[in-house]
Amino acid sequence: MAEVTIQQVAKAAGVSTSTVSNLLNGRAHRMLPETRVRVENTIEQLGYRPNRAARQLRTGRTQTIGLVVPSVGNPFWGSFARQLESAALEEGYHVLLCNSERDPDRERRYIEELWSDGIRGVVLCSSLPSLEHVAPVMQRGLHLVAFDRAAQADDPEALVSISIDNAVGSQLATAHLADLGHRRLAFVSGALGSVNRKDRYRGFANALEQAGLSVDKTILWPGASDWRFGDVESAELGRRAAHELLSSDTPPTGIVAINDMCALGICRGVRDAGLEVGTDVSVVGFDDIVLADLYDPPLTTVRQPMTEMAAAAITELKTRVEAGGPTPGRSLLLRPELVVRSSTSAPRS
Amino acid sequence: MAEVTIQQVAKAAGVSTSTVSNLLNGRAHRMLPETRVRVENTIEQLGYRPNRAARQLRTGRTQTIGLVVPSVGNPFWGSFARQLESAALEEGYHVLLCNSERDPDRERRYIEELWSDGIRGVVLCSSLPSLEHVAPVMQRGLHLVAFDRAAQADDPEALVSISIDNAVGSQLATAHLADLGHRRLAFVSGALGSVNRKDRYRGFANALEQAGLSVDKTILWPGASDWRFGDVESAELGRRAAHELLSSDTPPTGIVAINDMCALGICRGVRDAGLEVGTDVSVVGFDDIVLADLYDPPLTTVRQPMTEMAAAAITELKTRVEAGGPTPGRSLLLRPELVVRSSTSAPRS
DNA sequence: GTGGTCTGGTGTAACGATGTACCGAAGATA
DNA sequence: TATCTTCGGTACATCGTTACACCAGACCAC
Repeated sequence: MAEVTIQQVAKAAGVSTSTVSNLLNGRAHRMLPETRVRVENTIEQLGYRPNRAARQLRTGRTQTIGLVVPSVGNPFWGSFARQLESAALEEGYHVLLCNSERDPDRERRYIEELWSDGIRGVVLCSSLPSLEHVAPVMQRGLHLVAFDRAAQADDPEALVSISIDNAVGSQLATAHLADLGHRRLAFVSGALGSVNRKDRYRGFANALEQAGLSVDKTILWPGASDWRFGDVESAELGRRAAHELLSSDTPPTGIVAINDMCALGICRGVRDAGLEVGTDVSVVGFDDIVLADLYDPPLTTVRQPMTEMAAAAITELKTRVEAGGPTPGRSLLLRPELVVRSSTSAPRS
Repeated sequence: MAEVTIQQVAKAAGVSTSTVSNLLNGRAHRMLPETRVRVENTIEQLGYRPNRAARQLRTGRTQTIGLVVPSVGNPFWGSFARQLESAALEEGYHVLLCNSERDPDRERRYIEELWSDGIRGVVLCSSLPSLEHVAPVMQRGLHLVAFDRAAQADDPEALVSISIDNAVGSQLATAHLADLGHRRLAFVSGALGSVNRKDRYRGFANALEQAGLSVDKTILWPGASDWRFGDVESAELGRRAAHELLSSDTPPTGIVAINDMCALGICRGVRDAGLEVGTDVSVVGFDDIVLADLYDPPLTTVRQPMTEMAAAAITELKTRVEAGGPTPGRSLLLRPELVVRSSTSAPRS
């Protein structure tokens, strides 16, 4: 039951704790090769593993980072969480999981709790437009990477943003529909609360303009203040939007969704209306979740380079946390990629 | 940058650290009400938060539990992770996330690492038939809850199992098809490596027997040794299985899938063959992931009472960890529920 | 022989919280 | 008056690790 301590190792190897500690902390050159081997063997034999709490107490450093997502139940975040944890493990870090449920207050409480747990690096996937609620903790020294949210002018200085260029993404999606010959396009989203959503809408509008089209068919869900975007709600929203759109006099032939879950809901709504996705109505999603390719028809969507982004998040966090002091923030804006599958095609003439 | 310590609080409040500690640890009755208020105010004003590492070092207890899942990228596990984290938070626990990627060795390494992190409670979602690889750590005092895997005779004594009755679940699914009039049924799975899968197959076979049918149409993927079950692979397997099944002389009219991802793949395969799901071929899944209801057609599937199971996992872990000593294991076998949607109907006559 | 540098170590004071053992004063008991 | 309790509170050793400060001996140069 009692764990092996560094003292026991030291005694068994006939050296001081300092020597064991030195070996453990990359100062092996300070001892004779034979001493080193002896200590290494002892560690192995006794099955010694350093106590993290003691180490953390002493050094003030943890090998744990925090991850705050709206909900890992959402396939997009689940997938990201997996990639991030993988990348973290490569660097010897563990990941503490927090689901904010899109509750700003809960988000803030999580961050503060993580801080008082001694965690100095957090990946925050916030849906809030402003990040000022975390500024105080950042000033105290918390290193924060905002994921899936482009940098904003009023962001805290030290903030690192990692995101795709959302405007470019939806511009790609929209242009794809326009190129196929669609002239009546709609954009389905909830309220444009997050930076992310605003950017995607902007891309949509830009593409329309470039194609010489008007924006009048845009559907933005009114977004009642008590409307919670859960995993399912987002799809339900898409479904309802589809119903509404398709019952108009001049229904759109192409629909750009704020994300894949929403797109899936739209597809369902299209079928409800007795129409076929990919032929009668083209739908394009965003995120390329696992199920986009699995769906029927396979969904045309905008892919985020997740693996790369997860790795970047860890790298940024690691270097900053290990440097210790305040480091100026910066932002990484990656290029999304349009994945054309079968949910889009030229409109019926 | 420097955090407020208990000493600073004590000094500012004009008491000893013991008094502050007493207040913090439920021994408030040992002081005058006015002292108590004074200390409470000081804590508030200084924004004091106890250092977890120090506390853990001293007491040997953590407020963190470990969660080991095959991959949170899989919607089923993502959803479970979310529920578990929620339940944990209610009880004041944090969750450390680990993706085993179905690698036994990785699974073992995670468990050991969690142990040496001072974590004494872990929820393990293992796909391995035997859990003997974790027995040594359990003997050292790790409390383990095995999720989604019924108890086995040779399990470590202290193990707690929380699972639905998988045999009953697939029996429900299979009987549903039989009741609808299907006579040629198939069961699609990868290799029956896990307890879980074996149980589900058993339920399928039982139901067939009860309905007076034979099992000859069972498809069990050969399961090459290097076949990795990832999030997507499982669907791909379903698709291939559907191709194979439907190209036979006497194709099945009803298919029971090992899980929803697999079922989705099967649906895709059915369509590849020019048939329609729900009319030509009935498909029933397992797990009721978010997308089952969203799919087209909405998938008939077997639901696991996740929220309840997550809460039970936390409760078990909490009581055991806080009791400290070894506690005899036990197992919880919940009843699954068949959710009938549109992917199943009577066979074409 | 004196001073300087290098090598291969060791001694020990922290890090911040906990909780047992103790303590003085006031009140109760006898 | 002497003894026992209770109350309100404090002193301090301890958890396991780290890393700064130090040290003895070998070697070298002048």
